[in-house]
Amino acid sequence: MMQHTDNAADAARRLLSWYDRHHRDLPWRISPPMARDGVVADPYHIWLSEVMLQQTTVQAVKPYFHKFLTLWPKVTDLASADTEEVMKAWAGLGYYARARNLKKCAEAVARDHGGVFPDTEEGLKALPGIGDYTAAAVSAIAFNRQSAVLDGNVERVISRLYAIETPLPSAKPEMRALVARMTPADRPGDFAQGMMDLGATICTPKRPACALCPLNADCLALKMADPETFPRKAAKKDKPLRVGAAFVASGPDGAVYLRKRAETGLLGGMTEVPGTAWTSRIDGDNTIEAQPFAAAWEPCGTITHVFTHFELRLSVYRANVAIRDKSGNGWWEPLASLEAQALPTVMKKAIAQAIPHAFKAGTN
DNA sequence: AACGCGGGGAG
DNA sequence: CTCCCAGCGTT
Repeated sequence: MMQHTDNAADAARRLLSWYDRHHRDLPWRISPPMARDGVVADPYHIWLSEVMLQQTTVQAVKPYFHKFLTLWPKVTDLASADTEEVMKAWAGLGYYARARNLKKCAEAVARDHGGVFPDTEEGLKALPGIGDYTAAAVSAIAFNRQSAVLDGNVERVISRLYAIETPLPSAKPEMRALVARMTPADRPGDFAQGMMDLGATICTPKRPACALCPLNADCLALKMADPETFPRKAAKKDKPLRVGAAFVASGPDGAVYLRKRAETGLLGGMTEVPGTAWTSRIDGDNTIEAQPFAAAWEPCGTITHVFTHFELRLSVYRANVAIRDKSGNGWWEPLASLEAQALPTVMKKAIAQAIPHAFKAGTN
């Protein structure tokens, strides 16, 4: 008589075997041979990488990961760092609330946990910036706990493996349960990383390489339909256009007038050049009012930038002033140190439009 | 449950 | 162009 085999457990074994042979080599990762010898990654490294990787590609994260570890080798170093320095180091990576929460989380770990990360999902999830995914990922990867890790990659793999018709995000609880059933007690961290590597390299959004997939024998989407049509997703809304004006002032020595944005909301806590509010239509009065001080402002073209939920078109104005105005809340930043400021990409674009030589190519 | 929140690479 | 990326916090 045929021995009954658990499909999920068998699939997990094949996934781990594939991971042993085809895993990616990443800066924060312990290689499978070492992991099997019981070597575990530094929770600080795993946490830092996971926060940076939220909605962000591996390639974009790598240089920032190295920069942060150089500046702040231990979580206690990050906890005692100046928040403004953290924002400067994060500039360009996006989703800046992550940087604010990163700092708060480091402070909480240092203050409330003696500088040691909690080793359970519940303990981790109580910290700022750590949600379902990151808590499970750190728990599994850094503490070898049997946590169900569900990110965008795993959602795609699971949705195809089980041909889940429920659209995202409604399908997440169902998917999480299936991942939990599949996650092995042995090497749960490598299993989680293997599922994510599979989603990133084989079970891709477009043209998945099903012939190379270790799970192709189990995949219902491959068997019944077109894997590429999974996961099902709710229709997304279109992006409105917003417009505004930005003012780039150069002092007699080339210094640029900057100011700080509000702590919360869009680009919260980051640095900017003065400008109008960003609205659905141009308001001439606003364009006058938003000037930080009286000067011979001259138009120098427009720049476009796409945010998550709207597209922005900024009219850029520049002025060369003989005397530094000191009446406002801003400051005059020397051209040489402009690159090191907490300037989001849209602001760098605006400054570069007014002062083409402001940023050297290849830096940062 | 829906929305706000960056930036960049792949196809 | 469109899609989507090791999602989280707020409402």
